[in-house]
Amino acid sequence: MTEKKGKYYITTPIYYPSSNLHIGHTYCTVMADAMARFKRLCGYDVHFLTGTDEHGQKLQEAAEKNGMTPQAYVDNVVEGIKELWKTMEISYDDFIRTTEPRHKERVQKIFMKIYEKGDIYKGEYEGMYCTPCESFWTESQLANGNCPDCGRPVEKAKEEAYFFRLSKYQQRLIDLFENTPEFLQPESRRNEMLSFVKQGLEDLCISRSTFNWGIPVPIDEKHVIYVWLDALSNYITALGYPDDPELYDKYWPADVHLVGKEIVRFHSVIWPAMLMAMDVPLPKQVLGHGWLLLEGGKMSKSKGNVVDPVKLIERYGIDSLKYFLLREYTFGQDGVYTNEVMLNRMNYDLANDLGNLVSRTVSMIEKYCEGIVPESKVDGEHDDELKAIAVGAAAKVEANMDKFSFNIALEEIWVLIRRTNKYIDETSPWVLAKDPKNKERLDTVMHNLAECLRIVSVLVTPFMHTTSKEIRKQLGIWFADVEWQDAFTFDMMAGEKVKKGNAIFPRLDIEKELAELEAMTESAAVSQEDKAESSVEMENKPLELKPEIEFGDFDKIDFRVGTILEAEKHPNADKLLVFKIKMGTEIRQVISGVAESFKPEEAVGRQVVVVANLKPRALRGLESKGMLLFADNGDRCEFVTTTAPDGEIVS
RNA sequence: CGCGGGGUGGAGCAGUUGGUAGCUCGUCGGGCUCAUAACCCGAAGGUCGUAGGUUCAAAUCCUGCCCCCGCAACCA
Repeated sequence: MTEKKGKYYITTPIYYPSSNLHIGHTYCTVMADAMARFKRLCGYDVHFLTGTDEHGQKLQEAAEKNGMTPQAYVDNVVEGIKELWKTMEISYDDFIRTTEPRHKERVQKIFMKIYEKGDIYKGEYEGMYCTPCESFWTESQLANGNCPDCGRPVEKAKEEAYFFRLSKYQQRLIDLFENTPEFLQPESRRNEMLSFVKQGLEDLCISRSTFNWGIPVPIDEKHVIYVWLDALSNYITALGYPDDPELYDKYWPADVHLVGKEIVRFHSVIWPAMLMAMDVPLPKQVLGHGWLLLEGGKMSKSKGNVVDPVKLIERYGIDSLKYFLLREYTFGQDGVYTNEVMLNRMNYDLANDLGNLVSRTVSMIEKYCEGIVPESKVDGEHDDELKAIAVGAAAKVEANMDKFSFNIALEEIWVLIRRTNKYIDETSPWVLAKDPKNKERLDTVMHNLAECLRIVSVLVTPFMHTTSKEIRKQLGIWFADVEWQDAFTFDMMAGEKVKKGNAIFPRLDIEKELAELEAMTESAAVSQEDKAESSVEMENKPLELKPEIEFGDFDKIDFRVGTILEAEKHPNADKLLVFKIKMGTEIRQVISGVAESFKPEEAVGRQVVVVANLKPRALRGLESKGMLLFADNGDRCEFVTTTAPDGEIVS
């Protein structure tokens, strides 16, 4: 065995099980897995943690809708997530659920520890409150000033809550980012967070009393601990902190927290501040990866464009999918996912280059050497270059893995694979085979090919261990453990019996696969639509509306027909259009937030409905007198229009 | 002057201690037949967004401008 090199603790975020995971979650977990496997292979004592964040209002509501207890509901979803990781052969060492007793007890202890230090205090949380939903929202979460969940109006309200003195740690965080650049990578994320912290930090509300699906605040049963303190703590509660030091002493501080760019702030600002408050050492590094985007933009369930990893695995296998994810995208940057990009990758790199190389090599050894890997006998002119690349690849892979450059690490392996394919052409074994006096040279060529594939089988292990096994099976070295250091040595094989197997990556008919994947997503989208439509028709379900009003309230509003004379963009805001509206005798200026729905010139000349007696208000420096009516589907707006002449009353 | 990212041959990307512009795919031509119609070679194709500056030398450093994309703000 390789000497132990020390410990390596890597984590993924704990995922929120409010719905099934998509390929974006898979991406993050696959990267962590590849890194964990790589470090293990290199001789590190690895601890790889993943898990689920199972508290909060959303889950409580989802459970209620399904007529289940929150615990039963999350148990069910988490089962599915574990199943997915099992299918993907994710090699985590521990899976933490925030509903486990070990986590809950320790989070309460952590709370008390910070409380006793004086960094948690009771205060008042002020926010916009939606009474029917019993939820607080921040200004920025509101949809058109209303509750983003039910669309009803919200009002300012206060509730008692506990706060963490985040502001106290501002300077220490600035120092952290400035003095320890490797703490947060990539660089762009670090700049972002540095300027965020420099803007000033507010204390963080860490408890809620409007729902109860959470860990109770130990000193106040009316409150539950809110997400940050609960979820972020998982990275140390899973290790036993604070009451069971065995794993904690061994593995903390974490070497890497791998997280998506959307939660970099929590991991690089709030989490370190919490640890500072606890006098616990900080993780060595937080890495923010990019997102996989679809051509239309972000993945989202409502768009029906979520890519289901399970479907892809069923069709193409785990190793193909992992390879594609790790090879195609640059860590830290967003990448665009399309079926075509994926299929091309799989065909060119896996089927054509690697799969075909295994196939032709094993075939030739069977055909020319009775299936026995020969010894090296007579060197030829291309041998030195080939061997240098083969033996040098591992160091290049290591260097790039250290930077989380999975794509370049894999590219380096493929340099060797392509060079080996080229070597076959250069040496033309089929020509050598025609003349018995070339036998020794032919043997040497076969030996070198087997050696290169043996090295490839080692290099590829962290990324595609099943493929590695299959290659080694065909090479006749299935019995030997994979050792990373074997990738640095040539001439290890002689006398092994090779055995041709099935194509390890069958070539895909891209056109056909594209069509079938397309059909799959379409049928998924259709069935979703069906569901939505049928439920509306069958039940004649009443709409969710704002509270009823009296006629008198309605009658206070003066609607008028107006003609748009002019329209232009607000000089000082992206989403606002400034209209000049003629209503009978009067021309006035009205501003609306619809710049993303149509161009100004498209609006000119239209008859619209105006709320004419609305109290004027300045928007970004320009006065708006009234309001235009629009139909709004959330994405884009359309005018509420009429053929009546301007100035007329609408009632 | 809100914060940040980006603009490199047809497509997608790599490329900052400044020194002849690189990869994969596509296109065109050639080779080979061991192999999964795969593999190998060659060619065409780039004012490295734009205008200046520093330098013997700039995709790479500095300044202005244009365009795209996130986030924030704004959506009576």
